[in-house]
Amino acid sequence: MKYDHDKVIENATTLFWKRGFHAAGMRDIQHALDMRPGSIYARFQSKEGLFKLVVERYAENSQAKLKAVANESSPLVALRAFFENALISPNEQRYMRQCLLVKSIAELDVIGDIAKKAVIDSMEKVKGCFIDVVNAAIEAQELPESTPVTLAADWLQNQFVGMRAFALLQDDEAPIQTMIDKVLLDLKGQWPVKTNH
Amino acid sequence: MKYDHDKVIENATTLFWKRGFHAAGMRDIQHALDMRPGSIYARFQSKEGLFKLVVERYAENSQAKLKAVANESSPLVALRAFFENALISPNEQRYMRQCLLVKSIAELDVIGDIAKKAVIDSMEKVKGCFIDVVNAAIEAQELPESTPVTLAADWLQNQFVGMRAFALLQDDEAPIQTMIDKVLLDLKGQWPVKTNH
DNA sequence: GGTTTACTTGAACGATCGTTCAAGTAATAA
DNA sequence: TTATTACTTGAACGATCGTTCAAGTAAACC
Repeated sequence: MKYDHDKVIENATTLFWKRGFHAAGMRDIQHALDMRPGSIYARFQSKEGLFKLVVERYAENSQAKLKAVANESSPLVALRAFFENALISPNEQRYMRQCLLVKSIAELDVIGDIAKKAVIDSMEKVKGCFIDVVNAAIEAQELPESTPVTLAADWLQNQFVGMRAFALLQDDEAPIQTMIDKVLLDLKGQWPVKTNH
Repeated sequence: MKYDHDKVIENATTLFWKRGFHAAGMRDIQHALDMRPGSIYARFQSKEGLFKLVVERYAENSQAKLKAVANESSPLVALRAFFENALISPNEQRYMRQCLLVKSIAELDVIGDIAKKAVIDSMEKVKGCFIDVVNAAIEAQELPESTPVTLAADWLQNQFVGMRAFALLQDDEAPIQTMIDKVLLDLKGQWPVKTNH
């Protein structure tokens, strides 16, 4: 049987997503990938090398989803669907509610420099996609021209981070929906003017 | 020399805050606490037992701070100061920008049941304090009577979580200040009405 | 002063960690 | 058919993990 790279990375993603970098042991990885240590090291150099690939693929996936949101005729409606999809998942996939990138940020100082760089770079790239979404929403006249684009993008990413931690602990769907409603209200709401604090 | 419990827990807190539960090894702990393994186990039963105490003390500290915020004559001004204090710290204490509770949520499935319970319970208690803050702000007429209290408290905690991840990656103070401004605007802004989604 | 009690010490335990590598396998090239 | 290449295997390595415990220390009590 041929080696299926996509499937292997996907399995690794699931494991790291559930357990985090440190708690996912090489033996767990060997089992999840159905590969022996030698093969894993021949292909990925190290546990950290594998993790780097996982993070990058995860971020690419998020970017693709956000680009799709930006290309919808109603970006804000699509954004809501994006949020719902990420925040509401059946119980057996609850681990997915936590953003793998955010989870990795919690481990940032203990995952090695290569992985750390991959995480930070990925966060930056995803933020770029949030900028596209905000711009698209302005273009579609769903947001006022005056919306401060980069600020709103940072802010949106924040909201996403906060809500994912929130959703992880919530049993019911309703509070999550309400929180999404609030985000969409605030997105259209007032923005602070820059001052010298 | 006498055993100083507060100091020991404080040192343990610093270590877990910097490294997380898993990456903080028993030898790191022994060094940080200046205690030998036997003493540590006699006093705390296990690494998890120590972590539980750390989480609980951390949460009590957060609660005390929020209670103080609620008791100020201007709760919202105090709330801003609370945010600034938590989100802006000198570079050598950058690890403190991340909330220890949120960091622990990322490890929730791999820290054991006792520690897990301590983290979730602590989150709940802190949320209770956010409710007090919102109520106090209403009482002080800084927020409208119509503010949905429990929703606003959940939301505030969310904002706190999101911003702490944000602040961790920010080099400058200004974007953090702007984000705090936005939170205080949104707090006074519109709230979603409950609907059936 | 002797006994009890509370606490501390650090060597050592078995388990598991990430990683290596000599040996084996299967497909391709010559 | 043989040689070369690409890839896989799994036993084993040294390091570190969380934890235990017999022995030691020091203060408290009778």
